[in-house]
Amino acid sequence: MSYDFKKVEKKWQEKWEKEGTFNAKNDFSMPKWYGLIEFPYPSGQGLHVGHPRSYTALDIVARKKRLQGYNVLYPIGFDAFGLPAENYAMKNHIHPRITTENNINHFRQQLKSLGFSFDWSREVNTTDPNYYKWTQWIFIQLYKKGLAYKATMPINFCTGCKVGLANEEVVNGVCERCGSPVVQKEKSQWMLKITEYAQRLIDDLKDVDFLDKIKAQQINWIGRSEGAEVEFKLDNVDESLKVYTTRPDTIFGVTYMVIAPEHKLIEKYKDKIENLDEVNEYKRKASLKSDFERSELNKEKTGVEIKGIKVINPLTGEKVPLWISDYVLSTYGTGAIMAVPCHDDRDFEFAKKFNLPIKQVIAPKFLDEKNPPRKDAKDTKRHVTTCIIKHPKEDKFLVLKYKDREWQSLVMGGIEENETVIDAAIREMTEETGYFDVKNSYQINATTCDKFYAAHKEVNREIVQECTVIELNSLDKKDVSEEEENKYEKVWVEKDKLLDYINIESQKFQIDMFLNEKAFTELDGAVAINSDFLNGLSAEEAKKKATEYVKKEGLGEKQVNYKLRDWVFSRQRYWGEPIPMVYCDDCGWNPIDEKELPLVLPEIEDYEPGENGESPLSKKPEWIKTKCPKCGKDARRETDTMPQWAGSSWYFLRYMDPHNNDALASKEALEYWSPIDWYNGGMEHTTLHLLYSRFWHKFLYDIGVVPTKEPYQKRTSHGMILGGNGEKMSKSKGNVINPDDIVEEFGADSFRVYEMFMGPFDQTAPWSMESIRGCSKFLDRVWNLKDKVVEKEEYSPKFESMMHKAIKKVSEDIEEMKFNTAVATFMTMVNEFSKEKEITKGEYKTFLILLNPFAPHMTEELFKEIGEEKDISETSWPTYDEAKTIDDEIEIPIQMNGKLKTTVKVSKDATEDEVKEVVKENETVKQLLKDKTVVKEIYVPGKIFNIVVK
RNA sequence: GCCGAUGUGGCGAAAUUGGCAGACGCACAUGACUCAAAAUCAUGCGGGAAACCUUGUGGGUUCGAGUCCCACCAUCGGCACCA
Repeated sequence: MSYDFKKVEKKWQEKWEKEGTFNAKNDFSMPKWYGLIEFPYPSGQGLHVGHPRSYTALDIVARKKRLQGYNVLYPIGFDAFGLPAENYAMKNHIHPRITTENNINHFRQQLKSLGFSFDWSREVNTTDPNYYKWTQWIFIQLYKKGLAYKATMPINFCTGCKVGLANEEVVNGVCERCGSPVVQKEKSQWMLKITEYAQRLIDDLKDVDFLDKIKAQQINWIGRSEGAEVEFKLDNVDESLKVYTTRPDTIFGVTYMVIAPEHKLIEKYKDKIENLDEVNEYKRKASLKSDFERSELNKEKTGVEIKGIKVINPLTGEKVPLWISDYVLSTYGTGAIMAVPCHDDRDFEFAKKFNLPIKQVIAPKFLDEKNPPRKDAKDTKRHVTTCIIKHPKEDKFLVLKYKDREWQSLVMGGIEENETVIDAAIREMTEETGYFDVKNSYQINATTCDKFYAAHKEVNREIVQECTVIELNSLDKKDVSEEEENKYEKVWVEKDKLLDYINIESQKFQIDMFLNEKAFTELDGAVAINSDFLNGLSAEEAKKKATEYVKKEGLGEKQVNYKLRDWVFSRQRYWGEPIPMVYCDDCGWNPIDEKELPLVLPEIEDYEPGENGESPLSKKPEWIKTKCPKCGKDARRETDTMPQWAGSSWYFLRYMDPHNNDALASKEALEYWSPIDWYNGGMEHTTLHLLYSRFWHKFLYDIGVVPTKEPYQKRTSHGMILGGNGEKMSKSKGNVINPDDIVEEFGADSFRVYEMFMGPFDQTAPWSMESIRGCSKFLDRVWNLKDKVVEKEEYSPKFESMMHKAIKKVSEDIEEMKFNTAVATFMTMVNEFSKEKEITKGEYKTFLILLNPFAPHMTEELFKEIGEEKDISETSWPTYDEAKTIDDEIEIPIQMNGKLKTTVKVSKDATEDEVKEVVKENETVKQLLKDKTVVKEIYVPGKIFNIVVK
């Protein structure tokens, strides 16, 4: 009889549901395993094929762990607050609660049809007051510890919908829904101080097992940088400007200062500013720009000099101009910077545009690898200049090709005392080449530092090499000494060949700087120059020394900064958890009494936001009106709600004890189930959800609620499933695959096996209808094997090692997320079984148990077909004997000079001499060795035999 | 620009971590069954007539490199004026 997946899958799903087969046990003495997948947002579109990829993977692990004797918690729930339901309500006047409930029912049915072994008795729903009671409770604890505060922050405001938008809803500066421009609007918002945990969020990553790319992205997002805060005194005013810099080693190179348009200095010293109107106009324009315009549309730098205020460089005493520009962000550091155009790309661009001076204070250091400085030799210094000499008519430059050595070099020579660099350059040029008729000459910021051992003088040389550009007026010449004339050939090289022609590293650098004007930002192997007491120090040492100096002088100190900002926690929306805060004119903000939780979201008729983007709840005066929890006078409730990230920041704790009315979960449950052993989810949640939930967890740890510092011991990410055309699935592209259709056509087992087989779990993979058919065919062959089963519990000699190998391979693959190769192992086994007339019941049973986590319905049914009384879910995971995974006879490849020639068969415990004997007797080897001499023989036991011949 | 990943047959991909490149599947081809097709089963399937050549390109280390090192190219993902 052929396999009727519809009937069988339904049968087992009903049995599992009725019996609660997969519910976690409240037996805290058992070893536990807690697997978690990201609970879905129940959207109107239903389940996406991406969901089952993650759910199947951990379902496989969960099912295996249960068979291995663990008490497994594999829960599911719904993250049901959020925008789509609210938008739908605005349009169709259906309460979000109703749409949400319908969607959840649809999701639940879809998930059950795939046979996941979720513990449905622990299902949570973030919109359930019994759930969000605890979300609100956590918020109040945060408030009590000073981690929740109100601040005025700019939000994205859609001018069309009159509503605050999340960043994700702003696309190219306009509203995702209506296309109206989005502006920044100042709004008083609840904020959470995640920045207080920034360092711990980085440090504690070392204790958890997250994929490296996940750790890297988190660290990146937090964006720690080390530097110094330095005060620059203003000229003629008793005030200083504080800046943050990561390059205190470059303070000598500061040529101007910049403050952000929002910087308060302007308001404070407006009397001093000579061009106040101009400055205010710039400020006004900047404030009109959205963040998007500031960064994307406006790559070209803008700014205005603040005339009348000069800033004093604390290290040089030099007075430098102060500018206002929006390339400096008010929200990072101190909102002001010291500009070092020579060593910062942005400052360089700005200086070029406004013609501000550029001063080099860091130089690259070049070590001659063939002649490294010697410890026993004396250090000497030289000061030289190189000359980039331009042809009067053509776009060519002069290079000296030395006759006595391999140098192809610019004209160069020492700078004498009392001589300027340019004078020295022209003198050297004339001495070496005779040219003297100069049209133009100038020095460029391309000084280098060369260090090497000069053998002819037996000293170490340190050469500071400046770079001068000389444009010739004519090729008129003076006489050159014969010695100079014979030393080298003079070659005019075209501009674009110059870099390749020169063969001295430091000069290559100089030419690169000359041809492509840019900032020199390298730190590695760079040294300070033109920097007084820092001269000669490596950039790293200079950083340290400059910071020490500044600190000693009381001008600043070491400082760590983070890119991470505090979390804007309010939404001017209806469909979210009400923020449980009350404002009283006398007592200010206070949380409601915890006994009053949950603060239930009231019913409303009108979901539209107010004219100025107020929350829809602000139109419900009878709800707003309340008593001050502190003094009892009339007071009003907060009308903003929490963001969707709130409910998902702790849901995994509720699963541990979902029906508890006295705490978010009992101490015992938290102690037993924490931490989550394995959490899998999308890469898109790496920076927000993962960071937010880790932050809340750390806070809960600090106040003694949870027992672990980190919520998730292990975090992995699955790759996205693309449409058949290799593009992201989307309605508009018409490449969306509906899981229901797949289950209908092929059944849940085929669907599950295919999603695991399609490719490496953590990489994106395109959907293929042909391949799923292949998986379906594979399961049919598994089904048909039952007719070959003979009553015998042992493995037959033919299959013994294959069985042990397979148990090992599949067990390991599941732990390492290599589900695709586990499926390949099953397929290979079926191929082998199919070749035989009969297979033993023992072999088939082991095979079915191994396959069960992947294809749970069919394997359970087959277990019954072959007459087993127990369900697979009541049996245990097979074990293997390492010794039996090795074949008695092994094939050894024979290589000659590393190239495969033939193979020989030897016993698994053959000695090296025995193997050698077999190899020597091999006909192919004899033939090949005929006219060759054996130089060497390499035998890697059990692996390979390589003969090196001449 | 910065961070990360990936590059292997016509396609999705394997490769015990330095040891027989292409397991397994798809597609394709041939054969069996069939009046025929589908399904199923069997066989073949990187290139080349061969010696040999083949893991994005070019170097290197090694008896031996898809795997390690250096330089580059391409594609994808994330961040992006963060001083």
